[in-house]
Amino acid sequence: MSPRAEQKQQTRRALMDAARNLMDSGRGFGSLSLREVSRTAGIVPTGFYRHFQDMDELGLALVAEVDATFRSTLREVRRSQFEMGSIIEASTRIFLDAVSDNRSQFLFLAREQYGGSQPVRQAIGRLRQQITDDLAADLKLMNRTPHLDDAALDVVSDLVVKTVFATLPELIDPPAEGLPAHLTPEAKMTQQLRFIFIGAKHWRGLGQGRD
Amino acid sequence: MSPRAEQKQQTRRALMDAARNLMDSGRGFGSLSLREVSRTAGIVPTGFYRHFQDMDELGLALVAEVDATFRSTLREVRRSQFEMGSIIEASTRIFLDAVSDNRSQFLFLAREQYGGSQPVRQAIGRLRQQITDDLAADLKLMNRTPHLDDAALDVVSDLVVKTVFATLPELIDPPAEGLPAHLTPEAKMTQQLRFIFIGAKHWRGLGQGRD
DNA sequence: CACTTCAGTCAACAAGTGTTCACTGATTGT
DNA sequence: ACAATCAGTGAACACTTGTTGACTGAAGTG
Repeated sequence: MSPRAEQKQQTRRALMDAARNLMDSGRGFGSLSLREVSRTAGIVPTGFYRHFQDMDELGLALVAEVDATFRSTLREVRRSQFEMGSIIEASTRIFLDAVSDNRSQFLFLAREQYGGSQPVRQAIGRLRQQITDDLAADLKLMNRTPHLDDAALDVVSDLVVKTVFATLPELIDPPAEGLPAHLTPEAKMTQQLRFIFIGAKHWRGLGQGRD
Repeated sequence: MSPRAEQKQQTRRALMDAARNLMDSGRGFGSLSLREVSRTAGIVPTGFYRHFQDMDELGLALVAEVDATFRSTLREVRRSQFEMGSIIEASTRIFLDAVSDNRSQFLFLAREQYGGSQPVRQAIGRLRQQITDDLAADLKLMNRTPHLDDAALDVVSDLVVKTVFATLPELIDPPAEGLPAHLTPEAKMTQQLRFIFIGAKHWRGLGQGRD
């Protein structure tokens, strides 16, 4: 790439970093101003417009960014399925590593999944739906729960993705140190996913007794 | 109560309503300004200070408000447990009714659970933790899953509450009309909770085979 | 080499922000 | 009846905001 365009993308990244970093102190993306993001990125407010038309467009770029890292992580998870041992545990570990390696990206995802402006929230909704669909397709392919029809698999996938997305804030907020072993994020999330999959395995239709 | 204090609480409620209603269009609480909340409530900006020291204090009042309705709903749910039929289904229906009866309160809860300012988020965290603890105590008392130790019950409760909180946005965003029967919010949430409890019932410790 | 492109700058604007202070006037307690 | 209280007003402040238009000067192109 030409040095010119390279410098431009560097500034663009500076803007995205600035926005993500400004959210570290608990702010929502919607409460960030164009000026303070530009200031933090080290450029003058008007320079912002060379990269994004408005803050919403920056938000969509941030969604696209975390989308890419998320999908790359899921590819790695999928690759690990053919190895030995507990699939859930291995997948969880890979995922948690990805989260801590890209903390601010997942912080943005966690914070804005239900709090952001309409276009941002819709984009995150699509991202999440695609992940859910991919998971459902995978589960169908693995055929570990043949007694579940496609509709049930959709519901299970939705629950799994919901659990992962809803766990994100715990994984990010504190570095988490010195708490009981069964409450370490990895252990807790692993066990919760296990509950879900055990439930799926033993599901026998609607008439299987009192709940 | 004296007419004076009554009028004051009416204005206070107007401020809280204004804040909640302003969030209807997708805004986060953190992006609301003191002036526009006051304006919407029909008072002058300086009048705001007669009720709250700043926007954060308003936010905490909104948390307390939804806390009260949430707990009252859970009391009703607990009462219904002694009747016949599926506990999960009955509980879900009661909860969903409460959500649609107090839409804007739960909208605030859903939006700000991970997006709000630090004091608001912490208050919501405490609210959620108390609900989780109550549920764990209930499950222990019901003794339907005697093979689960206290730690496991904590993890199950956390998962259930996590699921309910993470489902809130779907329950609020659209009125939801004319979609497949197995995807109606009530049906989906019921089945997902069922998966979890079936998983808890069939949990046999860590060595129960591949996942 | 001239000449175009364009990332980032600078100055200026109308508008909105949080907070202050002194005020008004109906509701209070005495 | 009188004085005190206090919910809500109004004007003013110093500041930040988004967006405009004309600019500079280094990198790209012929």
